[in-house]
Amino acid sequence: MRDVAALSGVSIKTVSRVVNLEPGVSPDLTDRVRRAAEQLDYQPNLTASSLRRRDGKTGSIGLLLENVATPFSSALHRIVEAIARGRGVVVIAGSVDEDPQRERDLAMSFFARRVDGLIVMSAGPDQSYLSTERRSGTPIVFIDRAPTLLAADSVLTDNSAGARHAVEHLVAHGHRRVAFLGDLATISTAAERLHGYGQALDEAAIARDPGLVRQGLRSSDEAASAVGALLSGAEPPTAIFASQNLVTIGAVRALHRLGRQHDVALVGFDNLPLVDLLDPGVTLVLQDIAGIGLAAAHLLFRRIDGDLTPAEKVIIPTTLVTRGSGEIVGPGASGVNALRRSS
Amino acid sequence: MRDVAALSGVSIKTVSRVVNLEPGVSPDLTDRVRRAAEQLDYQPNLTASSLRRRDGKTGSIGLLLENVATPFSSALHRIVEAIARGRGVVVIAGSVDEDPQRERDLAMSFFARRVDGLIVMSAGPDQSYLSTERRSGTPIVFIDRAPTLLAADSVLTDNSAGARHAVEHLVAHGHRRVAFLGDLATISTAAERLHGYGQALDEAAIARDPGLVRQGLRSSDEAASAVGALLSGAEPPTAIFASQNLVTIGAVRALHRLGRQHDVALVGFDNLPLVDLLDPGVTLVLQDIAGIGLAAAHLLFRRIDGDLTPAEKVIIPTTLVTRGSGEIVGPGASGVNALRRSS
DNA sequence: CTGAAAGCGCTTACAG
DNA sequence: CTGAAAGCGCTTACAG
Repeated sequence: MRDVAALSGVSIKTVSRVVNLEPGVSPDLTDRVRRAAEQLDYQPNLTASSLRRRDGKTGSIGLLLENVATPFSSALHRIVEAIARGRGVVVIAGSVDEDPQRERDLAMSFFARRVDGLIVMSAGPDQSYLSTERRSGTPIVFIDRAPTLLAADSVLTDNSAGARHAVEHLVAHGHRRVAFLGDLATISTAAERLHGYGQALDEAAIARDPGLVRQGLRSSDEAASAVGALLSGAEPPTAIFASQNLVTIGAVRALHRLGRQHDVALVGFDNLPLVDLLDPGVTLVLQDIAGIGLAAAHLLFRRIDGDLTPAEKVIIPTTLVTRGSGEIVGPGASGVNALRRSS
Repeated sequence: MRDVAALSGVSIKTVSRVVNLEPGVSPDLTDRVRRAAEQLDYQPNLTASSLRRRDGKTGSIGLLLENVATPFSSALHRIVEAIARGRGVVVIAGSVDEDPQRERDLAMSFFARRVDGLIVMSAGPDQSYLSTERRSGTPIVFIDRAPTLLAADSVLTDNSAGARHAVEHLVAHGHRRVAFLGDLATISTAAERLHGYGQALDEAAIARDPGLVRQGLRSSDEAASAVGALLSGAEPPTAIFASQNLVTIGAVRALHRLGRQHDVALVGFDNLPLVDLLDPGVTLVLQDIAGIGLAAAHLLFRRIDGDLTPAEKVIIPTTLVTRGSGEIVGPGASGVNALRRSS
């Protein structure tokens, strides 16, 4: 900028005016500055400008995801990016990998770069490490997982209702022995889904059987093993609720491998490509990823724009998509369900 | 930092020394500064530090992807992030969406934030807009798609060899009418795959039939329609090479819908989850995404560290994974292949 | 309409 | 071992 000012024979302030399209510069000078800038390949430096500017905005936001490469995280990333781009804001994303330390390190690294706001899919049981930054004015929106300590904005899927509907669906098809497959019990969404599973059993007056609940499944292979163990047990389930993406993949794979896919009912959670082509198609509880991402991004930018109203908690509903695997009838089927069985 | 200096009764420079772990500060002062920093919730400002620092590094790199939400792009993102994290560097990613203007805008937006380097999966036919920035010293590595004008570092899949192997595989199974389904002809990878397809036909002395080539397919639905049209034509193909991810999904879906999945051979490109459970499993050409990402990230950081050796071009091979759909034999099968047919 | 001075939060290049 | 001065590239808050 100094060089441009020198070459065009004006002050640095006038160059700043031209670059920032501020009004009130004579056409003559504007032109001279423009030409000098082009000749010198002048590139504005946003980090310097944000350092001095009154609002201190860097035009960047942070996005902490479970893992940028998973379908759920990357779809959220896409939505947030689209909203941010509309405002000329750039997204710095990071993978937390269910590691609270990494979450903290990434957040600090983003704050050191002065992001204007942060969207967090938290791994940790405790988000209090964010409170200092929040107090100093950086807006933070929690996504997918509720913060345990901080009273803050959050956008969450209605996990317990989604899980409850899935299990109600299985019960309505005559199942009384429904297994639950879940991710780490420490992840709030996993806990909520287990809660919904329990609610559905209670409603149907089905006694809970701890032997049918498998948690802590961290990969599709672990989920597949769990299915194998459950089905070869003394009192096997007749239906399975796989409460997460990778877990569903493992369950599908195990059922196919054992040749039980037409025999054991299955409802999964989260979308999977191509499952409509499997035999049977896989019935899934779908999250509204676009809805979550849009709500979170809009909320964050409202806060960045200065909205100081009390923290909001947005709950996004799920949808059950029936494709066959969840409609396999169980031993308790009767009435309408028995009819379906013969169709 | 000024406040910390005031509170601890030392100069700003001494605070800087403590914060940056520079040696040569007395334990007494170190301690006083530490306590003052904690009391004031001091957060270092990396953007200010990089503005003044001699090397000017911001500890951030840019990553231009086709679309952060696609499996290919997001897997690359993950690898690049992992390498960057090891150096305390943050990744700013953006989706180009096959739009050259958007690519340019994103790149400029990253440069304005003074990224230390850039990895680009380019959409445009012309990357000359990057030459100014390159000349001014910002390392740029092209990934997945070769730059047309700029002589620069690049890490690419061996697309034509991958496609050639796929088609050779189909020809070896007795097919002489092999259809090619491809993305936009303007995308270099799509063009290279078409080239490999042509090479394989030439090798086998099979005349090319333009009626078997469908390009510009931008979605799985478009690919599915193309398959429908091809199969209902006068001289339908007996095998299909689907040269891209979404295109493969569309082809699989169309074959299943038409009940032709056991009849028409198919080899796809790029990985798809769960395809091993389909009947038949889908034979795929796999790219080594981790290999591409690692090579690109390492190359970029070498350049950032000052390596000025001539530009490198890294070619990463593909792997053909046979799962059934590509081994359906065609009318020209004989010998070993005929045996396979009856097995 | 234009510009000189001060300063954002930090590091450099010194001097002591 | 410690600090005062200058300056990174820019914007603010003025004065003319």
